[in-house]
Amino acid sequence: MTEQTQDVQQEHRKFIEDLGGWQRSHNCGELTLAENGAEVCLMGWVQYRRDHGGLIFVDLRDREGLTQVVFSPDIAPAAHENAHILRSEYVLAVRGKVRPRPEGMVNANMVTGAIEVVAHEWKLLNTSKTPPFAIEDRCEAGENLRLAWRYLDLRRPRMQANLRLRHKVTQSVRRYLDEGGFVEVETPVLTKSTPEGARDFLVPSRLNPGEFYALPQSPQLFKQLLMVAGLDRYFQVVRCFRDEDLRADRQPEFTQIDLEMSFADENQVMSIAEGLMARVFREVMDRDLPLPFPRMSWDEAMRRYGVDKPDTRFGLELVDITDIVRNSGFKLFATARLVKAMKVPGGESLTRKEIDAFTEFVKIYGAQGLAWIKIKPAEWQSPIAKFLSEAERNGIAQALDLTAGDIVFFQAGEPEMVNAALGNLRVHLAEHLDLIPKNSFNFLWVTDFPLYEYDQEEKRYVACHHPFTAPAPGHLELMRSDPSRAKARAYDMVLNGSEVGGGSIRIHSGETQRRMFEALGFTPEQAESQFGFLLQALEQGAPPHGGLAFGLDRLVMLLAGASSIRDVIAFPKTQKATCLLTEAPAPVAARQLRELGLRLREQPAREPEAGSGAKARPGSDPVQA
RNA sequence: GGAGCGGUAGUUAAGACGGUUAUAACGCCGGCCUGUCACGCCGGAGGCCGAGGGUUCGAGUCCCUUCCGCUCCGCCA
Repeated sequence: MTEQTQDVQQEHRKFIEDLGGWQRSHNCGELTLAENGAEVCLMGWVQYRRDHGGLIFVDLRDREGLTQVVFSPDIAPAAHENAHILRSEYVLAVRGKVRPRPEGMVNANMVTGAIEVVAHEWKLLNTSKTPPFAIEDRCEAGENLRLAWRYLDLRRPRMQANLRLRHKVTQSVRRYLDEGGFVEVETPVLTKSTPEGARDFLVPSRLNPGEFYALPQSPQLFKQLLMVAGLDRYFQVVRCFRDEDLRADRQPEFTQIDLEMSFADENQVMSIAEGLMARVFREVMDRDLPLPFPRMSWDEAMRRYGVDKPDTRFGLELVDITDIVRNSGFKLFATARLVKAMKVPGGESLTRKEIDAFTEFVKIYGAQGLAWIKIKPAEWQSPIAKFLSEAERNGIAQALDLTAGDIVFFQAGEPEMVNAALGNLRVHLAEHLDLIPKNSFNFLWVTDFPLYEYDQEEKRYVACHHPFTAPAPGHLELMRSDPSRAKARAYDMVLNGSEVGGGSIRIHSGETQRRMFEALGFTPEQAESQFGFLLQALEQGAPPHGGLAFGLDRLVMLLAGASSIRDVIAFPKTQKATCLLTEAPAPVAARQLRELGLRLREQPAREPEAGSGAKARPGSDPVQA
């Protein structure tokens, strides 16, 4: 802040008082004409100050809303005189009387707009430095500033609404699962690192030098052990950790609604999960969800949408035309393992510039280019139409039900690339053309996932879901003979094109679990050393069981209409997994490392700072001179 | 590991072809104002143009390096 600002605020601090027994009578969002004439006491922050010299208006804010407080020299001269010092975000307590606003002065945009509180006396509970950004929803401060001053960011009504929405969701979840006989059990945060899956966060052990705990990627094995223990139905709202790169919908620590049930098949698990969503939507969103949710096999999802989490709020489905162009003179099509087309009705009006942008878009997914055909009344306008025979053109027209005004996009090549490119282009186009209905929540189950996918880097099969997922009935032999064809008893819940939950029926036979590890390339000894406790447990009367986990952050993000899960997490991390508020991670003292039996191979980039002094945050003083 | 966008006053942005004193709005400080509500009017302060190096008579602008934020690919059983 400027010298002047600092002096002013410093001067004002002399007027700070204690609560002195004052108690709030109401919050700042509830007073209406019903309280007309009442003596009230409000406490909160100064949102806006409108000082007319004669009259002073202050909008007082707490988490419930805004109330206009009037300081008038005619009614309380002392209170009015002192109120000139008020500034943004000063904290006050106000005692006064509720009165209707004068004729024509009602503010219809405010819940409390019919009344105002005339201050009789007030206390300054605290001053505030000028905030680095305005505490209001329309404020568009950069994300780095918002994260560095997160507690101020969280003062904004929208962020408070997000956190309270999240609270309502978890409360609703707890009620529903409790009523369903699910027992909330806490599982360890310091646990064992396991191969497979994401990179672990590791925690060194002081008592066992050279050894490490891992933070759980999920409580998967513990919840299975709870089933073996006979808990029957378990749930947990639980923090999980994965040391992978971040995205708008991925944080290194995130929260799952984790549940598991014994003596249940996939239909029962899915039914419980649907009921849970219906309950949340009823209680939190005031909406009724039609049950059951539609189901779609993984094969069908990939075929029609190119992705395993299709957004079915709009059309633009993909059509496989590989067979139609198998013998085409157009070598790109004829030699490709997969050729798919996507029709955009009315897309003929897309400009060359737009198509070029889409071409750049699909290159992200490894596409070389993007073939297209505009269907004109008399002809096909396209760089590739001349390569297609009459029969091929007829075949394509029929397969896609083409009419004049359409545009068709093509992708040919390896199936993974073709599906990824067109599947993602499909969503991109829908956003570009505004085809996605607003305020619609489209749930869908994707089922019958492959049990394995081939990992090119490791040259082996890895579990598509996780290594504890049961194979589909009759697919036990395929685990050895042809892993690529084995299907899993796994299911994902998809909401508006986002995976919000996923689960499976688990392997509850030690023998099958051993066979799974074998298929993943583990020697029996490796399986024993890594997962011996699980194998043992499965041989001690493990009941059939299965479950599922919801990504709470992602779910709340969708309910809140937020574009990043950071907006529904109180203290999120940046894309580099740092916390701009606390400046974690940070170097530690040499002594701490010694105690843990650790030595750094390289000098730390920065030394640990002594004490807990001021942070070197950009603009430690909000209004820096 | 890779691709793209961004970093200029407290904030959000303009300035980009290299050329006077780097703009604007909001915010901040001071003054005036008794019905405002994102109050209004008048005046003022506020900048190492993310950092470092280079080219040049001259760099916010061109080149190189680097740091930070965001989006995405890979990765995320």
